[in-house]
Amino acid sequence: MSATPPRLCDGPTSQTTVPRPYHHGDLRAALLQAAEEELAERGMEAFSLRSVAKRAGVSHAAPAHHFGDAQGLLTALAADAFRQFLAAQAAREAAAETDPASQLVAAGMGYVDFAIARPTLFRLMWQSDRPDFDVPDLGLAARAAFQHLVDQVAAAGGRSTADEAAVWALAHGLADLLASNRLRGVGSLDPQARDVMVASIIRRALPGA
Amino acid sequence: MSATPPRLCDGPTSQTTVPRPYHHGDLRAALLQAAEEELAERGMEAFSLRSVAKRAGVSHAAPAHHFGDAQGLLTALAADAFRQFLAAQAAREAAAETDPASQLVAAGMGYVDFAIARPTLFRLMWQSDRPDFDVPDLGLAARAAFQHLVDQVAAAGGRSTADEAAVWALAHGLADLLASNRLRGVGSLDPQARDVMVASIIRRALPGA
DNA sequence: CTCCTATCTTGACAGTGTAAGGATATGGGT
DNA sequence: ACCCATATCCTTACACTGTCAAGATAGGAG
Repeated sequence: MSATPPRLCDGPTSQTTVPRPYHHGDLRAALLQAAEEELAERGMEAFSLRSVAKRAGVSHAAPAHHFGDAQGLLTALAADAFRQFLAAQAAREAAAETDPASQLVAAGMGYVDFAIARPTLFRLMWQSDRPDFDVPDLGLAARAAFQHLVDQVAAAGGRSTADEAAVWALAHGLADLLASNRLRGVGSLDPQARDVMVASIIRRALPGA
Repeated sequence: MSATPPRLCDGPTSQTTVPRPYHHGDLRAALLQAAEEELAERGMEAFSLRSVAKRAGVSHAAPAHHFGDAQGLLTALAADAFRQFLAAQAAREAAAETDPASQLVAAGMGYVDFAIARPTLFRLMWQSDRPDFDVPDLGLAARAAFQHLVDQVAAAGGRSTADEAAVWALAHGLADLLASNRLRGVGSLDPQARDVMVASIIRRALPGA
């Protein structure tokens, strides 16, 4: 899935330009992918609906039918991101010991994993006011994502608001600074060494430590 | 040679429109303040150079002479913000005990203070790609600001990269979540109770704890 | 076959950032 | 007193953006 998929060439390529089929087939998914690529390459500031449409090989107004406006596209992209974010935490938990403390540390590591692997989406989720969190699809996904960490804290024996805040803030701060590449001392480690250090840092916030 | 604009207050307030003097006097500072107000009221997404100029009562191209372009204005605003940010930490330190651990906790609380008091500037500093950190004025101010926390960690006995990362990540995560109003359990406390809780949370990351 | 609907295109409009050049004040030199 | 050099601010213009309105196109239901 590299370049624009020239699909459905019913008509023989008689035109000088590659004949673009009128109906894309799965434009919605293609636009979401193009949007993430645009964000990664050109940044949130330079993000433009028209660039996304051009990248998907489609007219500048085509996204409107699927997402309404630019905010709608970014809202849908952020909702998908929160679901992947939760999946990253679940992946760490599945590979960890089953005791509550280990599960909590694993969730935090998944939180950080996602921020390092998909910094563009992480910034869209937490550091942009363009997605509309009042849209149920995004609001529910977001609440589910960080409620998960709160639940893990409670399971690990956390009782106070301070316990929740400490774990969340530490995981979030690590993730944020790493996604922005501002923690060179940690971010430049190889993955294994980084895992060890991240785990040891997250453990500092554990309730009753 | 077009429709001559109503200008030039030779007579004192004789015109119906408020006579705008051709030379503002301190347009640069006025633009910085207007920019912060615009950001606070309408958000980073809706930020526009023209709106800032209109708020300062000046033509849409007047900012160019002082800041070059929109990025230049936001860069200058961010640089000022980092200096105020550092001042907030210094204020807390001056009011704290002089032992290294107390000074470190005080710095972290100043970090959080600023995020709560000026969330708009905090987000500009850490969550926007519009300021240009390659401009020396901003780059130096930013490095000085977070280097300060690292120095405090070392003074308090921190030896490892993990110590630095833990303290910075915890303070930054707290500040970020509070600036975005996502830690209701902490953010809704009265200032004194919040201070106590923030201090207790930051202490968890202290080296050797 | 006809018609309906979803999808995509084209064309238009207001608003934006920025560059180029003109207008205006301030102050220093004569 | 006059004149001009400079900094400051304005006007105009252009390319680009998001969004709306209306038309074109495909695929399927009847």
